[in-house]
Amino acid sequence: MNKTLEEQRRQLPAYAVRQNILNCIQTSSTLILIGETGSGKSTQIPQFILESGMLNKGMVGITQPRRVAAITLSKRVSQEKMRQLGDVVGYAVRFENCTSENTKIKYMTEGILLREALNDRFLKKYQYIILDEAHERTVNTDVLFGIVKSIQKERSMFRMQELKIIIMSATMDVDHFSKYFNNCTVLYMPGRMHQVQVMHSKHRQDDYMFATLVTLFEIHRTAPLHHDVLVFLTGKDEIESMTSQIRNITRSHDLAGQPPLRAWPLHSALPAQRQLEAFQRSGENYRRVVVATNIAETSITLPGIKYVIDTGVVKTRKFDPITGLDSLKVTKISQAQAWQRTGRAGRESDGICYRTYTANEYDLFEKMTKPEILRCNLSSTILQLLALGINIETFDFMDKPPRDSIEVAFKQLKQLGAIKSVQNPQLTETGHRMSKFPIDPIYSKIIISSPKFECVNDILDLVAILSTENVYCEPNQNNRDQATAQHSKFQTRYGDHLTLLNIFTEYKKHNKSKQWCTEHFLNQKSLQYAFEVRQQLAEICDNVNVSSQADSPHHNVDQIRKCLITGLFNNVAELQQRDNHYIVMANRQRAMIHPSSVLSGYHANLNGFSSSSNGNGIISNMGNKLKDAHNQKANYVLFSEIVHTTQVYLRTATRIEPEWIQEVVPDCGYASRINNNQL
DNA sequence: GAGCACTGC
Repeated sequence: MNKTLEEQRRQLPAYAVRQNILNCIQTSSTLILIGETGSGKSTQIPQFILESGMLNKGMVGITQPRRVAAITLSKRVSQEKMRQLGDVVGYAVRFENCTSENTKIKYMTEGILLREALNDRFLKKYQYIILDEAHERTVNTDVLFGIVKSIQKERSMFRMQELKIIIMSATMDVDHFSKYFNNCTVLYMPGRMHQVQVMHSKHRQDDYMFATLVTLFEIHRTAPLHHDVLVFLTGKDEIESMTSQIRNITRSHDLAGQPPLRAWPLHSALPAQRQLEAFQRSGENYRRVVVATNIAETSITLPGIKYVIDTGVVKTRKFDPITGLDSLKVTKISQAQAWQRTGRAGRESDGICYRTYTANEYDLFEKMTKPEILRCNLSSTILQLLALGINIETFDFMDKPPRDSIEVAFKQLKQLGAIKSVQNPQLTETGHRMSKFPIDPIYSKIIISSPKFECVNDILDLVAILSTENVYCEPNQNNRDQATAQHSKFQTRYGDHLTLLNIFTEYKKHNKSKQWCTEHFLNQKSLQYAFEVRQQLAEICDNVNVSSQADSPHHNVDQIRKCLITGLFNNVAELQQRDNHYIVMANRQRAMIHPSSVLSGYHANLNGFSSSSNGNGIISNMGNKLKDAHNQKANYVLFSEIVHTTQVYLRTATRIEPEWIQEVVPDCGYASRINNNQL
């Protein structure tokens, strides 16, 4: 058993260049290592360092963009070393630290290393830091680039132990990377394990859904039984439409002599159980086709895939600093992404990738995916950098974010009271406390304000549940009404925030029961995650003196909503009676309330519980006296998110009273405008 | 009438 593990190790491409790699690591302080999936770089390089005796003090730290990867890699490597997980080889991710004094190789998420840097300015624990999957260019990867580079320099300046940096990546813009790391050595490792043949469409396709269907049934007609197919589409709607079309075609056409074709959807909104169904083959005599979003590009690896159909599109989120608007739009993938998708056909054996776009179109794709740091809201990242004592103006970004993004982030941090001024972005006392929370500054501000509103516990519940997505379970077609009925039990006319708070409160009251979740069509995994976030936030509260001692013994819905305004004051919108649209007060942006919101008007059937706010129980609808007034659309709402999809939508919205703005944030810039318009 | 994917000692 162990012998085979060792044999497997020796067969990896990384093993063949072992000595070469070690020589390079020894002679250079920074090394870029390029190797494709299957080369064994993530599991082998840390072991090579350990076995070579080059590790004399400290650890090898190796970062991953995703939790699951950090955990599975450390499991694999501890097996290969024949040691218990958490001994010589361990991992650390949010909520879980599986390391010990003996740990020499530590796998972790990028976020963990960033948080560690906050408490250990020079990351003294580490002699080697390996940043893996660097080509993905997540915000955290980019921030870590700058941080480890500067720590390396400082450690050498102060004559501390040298920090060795290894950047590992699949394909990437080598020149750009090497230049940034002072023209360091670049080492290429032998290619992937299996061949994938790429077939481009001969002609331009107007309808990639149709092209996908044609390609799929051609594969189905000709390929051997167990050759499964993976299709990349952009979102839930497309995936549902595709799987139902596949079912209809297989049902209505005579596919005599062919094995059945079964389609499985795969996207993040599905509960864990249904994601597993797509992963596992449940029988022998059919062909499986998995229709997925880009979740199957990196996060989930499906076994048995021989064919990939790549539509060349993806849904991406982009932040516009001028309008403050997030947009979620279908865009063309990059060439690097196309190859990532192609590789999914060659995980276990040779495969084929069909691209429903022409070779010409491919040539016009961007070479690399734009780094996330260039297209996201930076307030959280900048608060963290400031807490590290970093000057943003001089920070050595590999790709510097746009001026507007940085300015908008400073402005927001100033408004939240986290920095002294935009010109002098020094952290205030509040800013220091805010930076301790691993959440968006808007919400850390709300938590810090909560003792004043005597609702610390409710706010912690609320922030915890807001940090998870997909609280509601996707019902099937046949139990949609049932799910709606169950969900409506939690709804209140106050809006979505207090509805979510109800769900979380009830979840805890029912001892986090799995069965209770199933009965109420709620996602147990998400609620459990929220529970753990809640615990973590409460611990941090203790450390930064946010005390719940003064908390009101009952839910005080007005105080909770006022407290939310202390962070979300820029997210307040006013109803335009004229056309039933909302206008965001801070920037005059026109928007609609998202149809999924309790306040959208599509949820007329708000049952609630019978009495009004009853002790620590569920927050129900308002008393009958007020009820009629509140059946109308809310005149003022506060929202968590504004996203441009098919329209500009406010998501997760709560009804507020206009006079609260003057009371809570008199300096917000639009308070007077509200008062003048009132009554 | 409708949400890509990640992450945080």
